[in-house]
Amino acid sequence: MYLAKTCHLCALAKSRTRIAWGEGPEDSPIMFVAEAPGTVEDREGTPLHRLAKTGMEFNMLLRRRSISRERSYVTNLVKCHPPRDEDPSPECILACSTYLEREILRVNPRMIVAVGRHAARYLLNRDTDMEMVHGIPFMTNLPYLPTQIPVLPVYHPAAGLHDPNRMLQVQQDFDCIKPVLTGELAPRTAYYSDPFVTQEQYLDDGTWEIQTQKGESPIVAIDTEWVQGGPWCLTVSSKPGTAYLLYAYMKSEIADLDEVLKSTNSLVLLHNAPYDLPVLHKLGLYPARFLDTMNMAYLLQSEPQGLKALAFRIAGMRMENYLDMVAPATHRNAMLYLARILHHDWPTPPPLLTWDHGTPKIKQPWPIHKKVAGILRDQHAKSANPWKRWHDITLQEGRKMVEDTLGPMPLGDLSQIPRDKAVRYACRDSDATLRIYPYLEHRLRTLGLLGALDDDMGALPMACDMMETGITADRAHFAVLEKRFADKADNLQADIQQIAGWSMNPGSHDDVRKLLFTDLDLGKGRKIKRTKKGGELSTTDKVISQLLTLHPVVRKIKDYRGYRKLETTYARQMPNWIHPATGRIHTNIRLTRTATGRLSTFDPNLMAIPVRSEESREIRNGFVSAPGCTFLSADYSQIELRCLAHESQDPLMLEVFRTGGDIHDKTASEVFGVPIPNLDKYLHRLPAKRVNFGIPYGIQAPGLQDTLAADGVDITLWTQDRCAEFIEEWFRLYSGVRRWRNGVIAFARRNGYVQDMFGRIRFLAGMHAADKWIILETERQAGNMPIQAGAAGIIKRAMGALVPVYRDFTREGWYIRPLLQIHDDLLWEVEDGFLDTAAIVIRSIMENTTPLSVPTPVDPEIGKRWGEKTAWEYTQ
DNA sequence: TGTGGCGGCGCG
DNA sequence: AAAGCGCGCCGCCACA
Repeated sequence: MYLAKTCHLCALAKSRTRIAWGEGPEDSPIMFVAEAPGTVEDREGTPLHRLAKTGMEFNMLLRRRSISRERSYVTNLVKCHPPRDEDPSPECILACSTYLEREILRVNPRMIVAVGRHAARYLLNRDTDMEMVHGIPFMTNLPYLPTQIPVLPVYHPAAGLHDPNRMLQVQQDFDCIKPVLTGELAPRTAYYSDPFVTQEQYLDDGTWEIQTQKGESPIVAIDTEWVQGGPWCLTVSSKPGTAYLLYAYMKSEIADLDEVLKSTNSLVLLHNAPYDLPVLHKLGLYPARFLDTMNMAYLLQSEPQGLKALAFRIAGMRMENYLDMVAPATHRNAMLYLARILHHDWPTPPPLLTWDHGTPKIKQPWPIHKKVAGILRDQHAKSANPWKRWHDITLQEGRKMVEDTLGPMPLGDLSQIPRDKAVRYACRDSDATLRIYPYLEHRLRTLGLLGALDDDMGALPMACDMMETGITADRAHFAVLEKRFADKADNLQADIQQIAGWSMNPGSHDDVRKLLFTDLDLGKGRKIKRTKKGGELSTTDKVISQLLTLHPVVRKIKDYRGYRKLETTYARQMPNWIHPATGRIHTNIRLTRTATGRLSTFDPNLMAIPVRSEESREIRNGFVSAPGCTFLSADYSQIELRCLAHESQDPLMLEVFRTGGDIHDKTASEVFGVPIPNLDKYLHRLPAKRVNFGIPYGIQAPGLQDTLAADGVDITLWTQDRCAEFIEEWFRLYSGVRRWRNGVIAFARRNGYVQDMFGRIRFLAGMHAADKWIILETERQAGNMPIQAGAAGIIKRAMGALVPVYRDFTREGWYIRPLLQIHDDLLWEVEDGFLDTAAIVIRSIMENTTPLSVPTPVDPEIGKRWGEKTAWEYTQ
């Protein structure tokens, strides 16, 4: 075939690029269509070249699946290298597609693999969302093909290179190639196909029915819908294609349902239970047995967690988007809201100071009614979106002024759209939940993950209670702290500017870099760490700590950062999170986020409230126990190291924990050959402690040296060589740990995943990466996961065991509430007279729910404010 | 003017 | 070149 050296079909022709034509035999069974050449491909003139990282990864992906690249045809959607590796423009794709068309006709492959979003979009001939379609084969819909062939959209390996989770999906996608080729995995013939149901029956007349199978308890999916002001309905589905909607006001029907769910011992399926469970309680439904399908997807890791994507991938359902659904109502609400605005008089918004290329400008915003009139004038235009137009007005331009008076412009909701549409939308959610469940269950069962699912479901009610209870915050306390920290930071900023001699911003990395490394040249003669992406000199705390003695400004910058952080992230923000009705801060807890099974909190992230220094601990004192109550915090002691001892069965480590010795002292004494009473803090104990903490994370010599330096240990004594030697000595001492770690890594290399003691799995994409650095990084993750996940599992099981206990106490009339879980710590709020009982019971359950080879002691502490914890002693 | 990436840093 | 795992959130900066 003649391959032209030049092409003038699109704008890329003007750039001086080489054309990277496809390559491979003309009778290839598989055709790979990637996106566009990169720099290396441009130089070499072939797609996905082995000298480029992506090409190397691509070759590896094929090789590990015994797919021959030489016998495959590999090409790009766009043959020329777009400048700066930008996405190819639609014009270029369209122009260049004539070449691809000819390639497909000529090679006539048995299947096409669409590598990446652009190729998928072109080959599926529709706008695609990769999250939904990746790894699913479809029949092509290309008019010029005499017979349509399967096309498998896969994530681009390049996307996997800088996102390990994405690489997992890339690998899973490539696993599908052979099954598609052999016919084992049949392509979907239509984009929408609903394999289970031909007819949908969605009813909202107050009737409902639960399908029972003989001898088995029913499986019932339930979903709820919320409208402004409260829960609107719930929907129930126990048979694919059939769902019943009960409005919130149908109290007796809901009570009947609750009764039947209980008496039949039904398994209730919820998608995102932390959201739905409290709503169900509000509606009078208290599921005794439930599973969260979102949590199931989370445990699989390579599935999306959203119901709509899952329903499409697993059940072929095309779900409507909520915002599209309620769009007409949103439009109507917007018009009413705008009309209300016109009924008021509004002051003219004050002039705004804006910056234009460094020069200040005064901008006078339009009066608000003029803007509103403009939106109303355009309301009938095609694609008019008054809701968006309103929100395009900035807060300063007058939107804030209006919202302070009228409240925010309301979105539409299901109660405001035609009833049949709302019913269908609501019912399809529980229908979808029911339909994805068998697949998820099967996958979890195959992988042995049902136990981990039970652990998560056990802890979930406590997490819900924590979110609902919240924690009392002292507004005045935070106000005082904000002022204090802001003043300190402002003063330091002034000092720093004074020293620098220019109005630098110590919060700007660029400015700090310029001051320290250019103006003052403090970096000369020493190797300064570089930033990850930009390769700039780093100004991280570890780096500038080394420069402390060289110039007084360094200390000021360190302190400035500390105070500014306390001010902006904590003191200033916390009052904004206080719920007006409860006076408490209700954090959000996610159980479906982390790679290791830990929980996480956000908005606000109460797991990261400062504690490590005296000054920063003052933030914790802004959290106060309710009158007549005390905080009780129950901490596992060194839970991760104990997990390590249990996992590795290292004899010495087992012995230390069994005999109740101090692990840091013991380590120091053994490694240095110094009797415990003679140990020196800086010479012995601190290094031993740092290694003990670092080992579970896979620490290496440079990292150890950094942490020791931060501790103020003498660096001339602790050279990198000495650190490496010390780590080696540690591993000789605890040789069982080394053996165990090597075993875990070998397992990960063989199987592509690691497992903790509860069967929880973490898939690791990087064990066979082309890049050595990625392999090492993955090995650290592999070695760490069983420990971190094990610790998370222990506390989750304790939480599950505690749920009936504190609920019983509550029923008996005691005030006892769980407030937070912080990885190895459970924080409670308990009425004063019940403190001892609570501490005894909580400690006992936490220590004994999961017996390990070593004890897992818990140290309760108490305090009226969170920062004032003192050890709890049982006094009878 | 809002958004996303990044560096940096709070916690376990 | 990188050298400690897991999170969420801040300000800065570049971008459209």
